[in-house]
Amino acid sequence: MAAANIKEVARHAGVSLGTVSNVLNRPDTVAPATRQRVLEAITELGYVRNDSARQLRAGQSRTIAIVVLDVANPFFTDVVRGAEQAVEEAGAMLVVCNSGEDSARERRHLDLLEEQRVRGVLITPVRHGSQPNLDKLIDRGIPVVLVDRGSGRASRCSVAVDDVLGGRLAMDHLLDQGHRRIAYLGGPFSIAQVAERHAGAAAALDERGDGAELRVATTTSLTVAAGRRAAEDLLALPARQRPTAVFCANDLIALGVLQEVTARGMRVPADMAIVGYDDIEFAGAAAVPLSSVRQPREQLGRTAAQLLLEEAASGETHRHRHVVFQPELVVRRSSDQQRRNRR
Amino acid sequence: MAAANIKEVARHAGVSLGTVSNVLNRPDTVAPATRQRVLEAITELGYVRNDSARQLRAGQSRTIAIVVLDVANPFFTDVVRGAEQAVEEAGAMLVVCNSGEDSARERRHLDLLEEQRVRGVLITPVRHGSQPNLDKLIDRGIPVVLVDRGSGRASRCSVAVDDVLGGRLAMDHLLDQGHRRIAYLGGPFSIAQVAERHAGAAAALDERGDGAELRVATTTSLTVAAGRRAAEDLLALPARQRPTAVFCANDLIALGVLQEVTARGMRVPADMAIVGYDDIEFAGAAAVPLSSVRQPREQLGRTAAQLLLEEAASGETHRHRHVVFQPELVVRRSSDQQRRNRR
DNA sequence: CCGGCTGGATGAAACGTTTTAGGCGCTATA
DNA sequence: TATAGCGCCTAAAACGTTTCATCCAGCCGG
Repeated sequence: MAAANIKEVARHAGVSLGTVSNVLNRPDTVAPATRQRVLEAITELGYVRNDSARQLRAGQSRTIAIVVLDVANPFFTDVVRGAEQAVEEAGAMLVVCNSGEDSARERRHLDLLEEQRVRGVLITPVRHGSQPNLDKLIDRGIPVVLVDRGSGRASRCSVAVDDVLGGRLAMDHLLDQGHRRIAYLGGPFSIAQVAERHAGAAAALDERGDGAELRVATTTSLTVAAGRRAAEDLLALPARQRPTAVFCANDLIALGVLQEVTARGMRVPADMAIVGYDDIEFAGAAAVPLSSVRQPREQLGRTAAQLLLEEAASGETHRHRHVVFQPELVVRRSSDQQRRNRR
Repeated sequence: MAAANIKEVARHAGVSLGTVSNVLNRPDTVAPATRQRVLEAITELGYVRNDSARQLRAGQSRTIAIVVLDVANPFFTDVVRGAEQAVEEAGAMLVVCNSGEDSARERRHLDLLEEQRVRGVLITPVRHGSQPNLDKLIDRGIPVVLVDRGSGRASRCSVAVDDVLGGRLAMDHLLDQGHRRIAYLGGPFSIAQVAERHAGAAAALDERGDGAELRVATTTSLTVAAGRRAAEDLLALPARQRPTAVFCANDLIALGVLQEVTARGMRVPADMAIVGYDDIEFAGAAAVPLSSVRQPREQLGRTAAQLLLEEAASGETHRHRHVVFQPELVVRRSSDQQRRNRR
């Protein structure tokens, strides 16, 4: 069943090839009777438009890509769902690419997307700082919107949550609870979110300046497994040096820490308080419900996609925008000394 | 910065257009000196291959699509990761589409994918039974592999886990624990997995025939929120009719039930035992660690992708295969009466 | 009856590749 | 010395759309 093309449809309906194209793209410019005949030919032959040819002619595709750090992280899946909504409303298609926190994979994906002449790219880059791959896209006229990442650059839009503030909220809360030896768990620090959440925490601690100390433990990725490993190291410390609270760069790490800590027979939050980040759906359902810094995940994705579509539509006249949302601390049992004995 | 094309590169390097194409696709057939000159022209002009044109000429693309029921479900994200591995090894690209358990969206995606002439489709269909959309793809010669879904049809490959057996394992376990009023929570039943897990549970109960009863409560989707709602209904029953155990069609529902049940001040498993399905990463980390029927998620995705690539490569000579994996019950505290008082 | 307009259809060009048939100059072989 | 073969390259066709300039028939107003 070779795919019928527009020419065969034309022959079948006894019209010219241009007319078929008009039926497909500007149905109102063709006489009802003719239109009818063409439509019948289309269904009869099982004709399906060839998008490659269409794109070739148009010079760009109707798909928009989103490149995330980790498809398995519920934070990003929610962002994707938000973006999906906006993209679908615009009649475009969203493809999801996974960099897996790996620069090389990210680059491969971007190269492929450039070859495909995608209409735009939403991305949470693996590294901050200079991003030659992204600049290449922009040079070519492909709009790029940074997701969950503020941009100093004026060359692109961005949608972010104030991670420094988020770090502050978490740290202030832990200090309020009386903790004086606190650890920050996350990594790699080349991921901007990791660095900024830390910066916020460190700043909050500095300002209070009441002799509390912040120990930083770097993880190799933002996963549950990495969290478990980091917790092992922490627990290996002698009790008097061991932190009484940890602030984790995301909820997956926090869940890993929680698992490891309770597996070793210690109690959360009595022996070790935990605060996560993202407030993913599973945070509240954890063995000890997890305190976490909440971000408007779906809204982040939706807004990013809207900015992108706007830029793609308006072309040269577009002015780049930088949207910043405020995070919000959700306190649950994992860090609440008052409530530690409630069931 | 208009995108340079192969013709400009040719002119720049002082060769013909065909030679540039050869440098790109069969570098060894062109003299080293010429090749060098062409490569220089390419980098100088910032040439990037136009994939639409390439595809148009080739007749098909190098991308493979996977259509899942819910991108936010950790089960599917793991399947995606498995598929990704295999696809990337083959130098192709995987695009992830989300049907959201919605037939109409599924159809739209498939139509779009057909227009794009994708090389193949991995899919967990929303409905079982006849699937005209899929048949259309197959007619057109696009290979389709069913994921997490056995196929009676001989017209396509499939990769599945024995869901009937999974249902049996869960039910046998609950009966062993002494439960006699048991509920099955899941839906919609048009999703094959939901129906088969139920069938297995019902069969196991029939065979034991010791007067236990199975109440079925249908949910509208397989999400945490749906689980919470279903649990509300269950808890509204008078105590003597209320089931003492629930078997959930997936872990998200089970987590929802767990949340609702504990929020109402009841104890798991003492007042209500829970068994989930999928054994996602968060099941073991739940407030009460969740018993669950484990599936080889990444392997499922990887195998499906391999079958697809194999079919795409071998063309007519391909024989469809149906791979079935065995599930495995993982017992944790949520359903273990013996252990209910352990910390 | 003529000129202009309009709704509807046509034909060809263009998009950027890949592929195929062929050409040219050279070397090795008979 | 003729010739076959080989290495390297070229020119042109083909893939299936969309778009644009044209064309044609009919109609209306003058």
